[in-house]
Amino acid sequence: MSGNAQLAVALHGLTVLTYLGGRVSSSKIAKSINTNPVVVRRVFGKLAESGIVCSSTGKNGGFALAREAGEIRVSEVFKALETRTFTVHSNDRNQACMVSCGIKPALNGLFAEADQVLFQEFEKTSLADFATRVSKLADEEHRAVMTRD
Amino acid sequence: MSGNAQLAVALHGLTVLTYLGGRVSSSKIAKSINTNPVVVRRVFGKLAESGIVCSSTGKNGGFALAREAGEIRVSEVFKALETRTFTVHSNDRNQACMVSCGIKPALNGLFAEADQVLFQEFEKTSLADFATRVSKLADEEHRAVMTRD
DNA sequence: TTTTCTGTAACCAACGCAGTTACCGTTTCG
DNA sequence: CGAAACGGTAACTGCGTTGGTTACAGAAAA
Repeated sequence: MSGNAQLAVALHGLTVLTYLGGRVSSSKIAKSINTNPVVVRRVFGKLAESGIVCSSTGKNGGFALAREAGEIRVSEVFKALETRTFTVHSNDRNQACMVSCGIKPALNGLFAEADQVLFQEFEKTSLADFATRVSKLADEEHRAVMTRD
Repeated sequence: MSGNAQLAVALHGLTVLTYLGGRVSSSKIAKSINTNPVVVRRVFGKLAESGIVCSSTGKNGGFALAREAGEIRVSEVFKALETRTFTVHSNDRNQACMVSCGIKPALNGLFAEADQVLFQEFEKTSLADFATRVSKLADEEHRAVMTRD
């Protein structure tokens, strides 16, 4: 449990939605991830705010993809979670030092570009693409288990 | 103070080294960052292991760039710190669920590609480039302070 | 009206990280 | 030689983030 696993949880849950189709309850999603339903609801709450999924309360409620899986990009999910990838140290600046005065805007610029590049990378992959990869790798995983002595 | 600020601390300290030249003590670097010398030594210890800086103990000791600032890339610094950008959730898999079985290798692949892209982005900038940016931004910062009413 | 959902608050435990103190070994310099 | 000035490291603290959990209110379907 180091770092932020919310993107992993989100993609896991969304892949479940992609495969099952229609409404799926947080409890069902949680069983696949092996976690608590509230954890799923926390993450999927953000996804709902960003229009990636729809939620409905009440009996037979749950979450559903707001669009087709081919129309949802990993970059959207990434952005929805507002994962902080880099952090600028929050120490006060030493006014006697030139470096100390210019470092923060410089770091902010560098990190902003890096975030932009990450976003572009994630833009390449749709949820449908990712789900396909998951199933292929699940097959390989399964075969590996079968042939193990 | 959320996330990992070690990359920020490293780049800050390295920029100080670039400007001052020669050996600089952890105590002096720490004053620019406004932090404790041990924090600097922890980060610079990793940089020394990766051959980015040299350290020498004893009187008049300290840290110095191992190469010219133009020959050191931010990507090297990034790699030296082994900052974990993304995390795969560590929950056990639900063997009854196909998604649960294939998700981890799929996420590992996705995140590895993302890390690769980040590395390539950081490869574009040398320490000398970065230091130049810092000084320009320090000037602007200074001017902003001067004209403030 | 009962059941089954989400939404949310509240709390706990685990973890990572910055900060700090302290001490050892090493190197320079008087 | 001995004092002074370094880095390396261990140990401890405090704080913030996060995941897990329980509990409960409100909503919707049966």
